Amino acid sequence: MAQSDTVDRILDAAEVLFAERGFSETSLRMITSKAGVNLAAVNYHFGSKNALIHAVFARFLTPFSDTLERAFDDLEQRCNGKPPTLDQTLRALTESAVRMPQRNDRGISIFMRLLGLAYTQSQGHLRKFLEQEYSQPFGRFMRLLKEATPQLTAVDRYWRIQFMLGATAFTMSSSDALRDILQNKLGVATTVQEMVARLVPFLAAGMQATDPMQLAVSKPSVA
Amino acid sequence: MAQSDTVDRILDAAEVLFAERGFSETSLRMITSKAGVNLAAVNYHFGSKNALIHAVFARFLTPFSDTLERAFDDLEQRCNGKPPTLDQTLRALTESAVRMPQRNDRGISIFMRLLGLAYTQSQGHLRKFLEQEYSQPFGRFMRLLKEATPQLTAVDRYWRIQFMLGATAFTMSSSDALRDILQNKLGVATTVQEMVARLVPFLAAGMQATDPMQLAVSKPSVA
DNA sequence: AGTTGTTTGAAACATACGTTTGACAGGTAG
DNA sequence: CTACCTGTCAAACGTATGTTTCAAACAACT
Repeated sequence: MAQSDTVDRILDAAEVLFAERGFSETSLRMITSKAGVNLAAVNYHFGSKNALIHAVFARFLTPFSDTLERAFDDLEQRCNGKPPTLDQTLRALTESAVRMPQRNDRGISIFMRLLGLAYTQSQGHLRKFLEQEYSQPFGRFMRLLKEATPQLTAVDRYWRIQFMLGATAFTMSSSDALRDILQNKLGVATTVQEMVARLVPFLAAGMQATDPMQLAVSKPSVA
Repeated sequence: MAQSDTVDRILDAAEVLFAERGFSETSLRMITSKAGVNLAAVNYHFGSKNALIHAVFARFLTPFSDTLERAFDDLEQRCNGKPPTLDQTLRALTESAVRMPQRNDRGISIFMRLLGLAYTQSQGHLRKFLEQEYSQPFGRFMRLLKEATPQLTAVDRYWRIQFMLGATAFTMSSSDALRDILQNKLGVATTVQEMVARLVPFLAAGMQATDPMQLAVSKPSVA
């Protein structure tokens, strides 16, 4: 075969190492030696380390983006006319993520962790790449959120969406470690699906909390 | 003065650059040139780059830790006997953070961003340092959380605390960027204090959401 | 002043990084 | 067979990093 599996070996190794150690802390030499390929292969097949990072994200984000669009289509059709509820919208998102075809058990964890890193590590090129590549499903999700929370002001909604993103990205990005700790501390084994099932009500409740400024204004710091 | 201000110049520069770019992405040469000191000064005064990172955290985390302990003391005394509520506990934390003596306007932002990075960037040495240095106030906070949410199972509480940490750390770690976006998009200027005031009700509501494992269709209620 | 211990300074060190090079193998087509 | 494209390989390149060195400057004290 002309296109050997070198490209996939590199992507597999890179995705695991990036998830474990972050982008700057993972060298091309680590990746290529884990993949069992020559160092020059990365620059030959991808052009640069940044392009490899983009390729790692594109490989799982593009199918996920398609799955998500279809989930939103289904959801809006089921609601015919009426805007979907917040809970429905969140579930469409999380179930799309959890149901993505996984290469193995750790697939979903790596997926999550990478998403967390993408938001967290201030890699300018990555953010730019993701924004202009996946702006459509992201924008659609935002629109659904807006329609599901008409009671919120734009500013309130903005901040609460950030809080949601944070809780999600952070939990995802350390989901493995958190599950391990839980196993050791309380002797409870947890699946990623259960974790997500716990996350959604938390987010929905936070998103729909009573007016935050009411509390803040009525109690202006007792300095 | 024997001990010149070299140490403080380095800490000032390092704290700003770390907050802006992360740890790995900030070189000692950037720090020393911003501080206007010789490159060797870092290794002379601190020993290593990692030790400098620890010193940056210790400089604001130690006073914060003390302030927090006193805030908890006050709180428990005011409640004499009864365990403080979740809202009271969270406010004791956030108000201690916001009221820390700041060197300048950006002080609180940098403080927040660094805390976010500490959780986010998987620097093993940093996590170890923070754990063994500030385990006491952290443990006390966890104990207060437990007493404030007796209705939760240990597992539920564990996950929800992670969600809270995530929303907080993430928002903190990009608080500057998020405030800028809000300014540009909606023309609204926000202080860090307002941001925190919005965060607390979100966290409290999520923390007290109805049982996550039962299927909620819509309508999550808040306490 | 002279001595001692501390702090700075310019330069070098060893190492690791991303990237490039050029030689070489394998298959395909003319 | 020759010519050619594609992919692999070992080696090197240039640069940036954290750290070390050692002499000079400084401060404090007798």
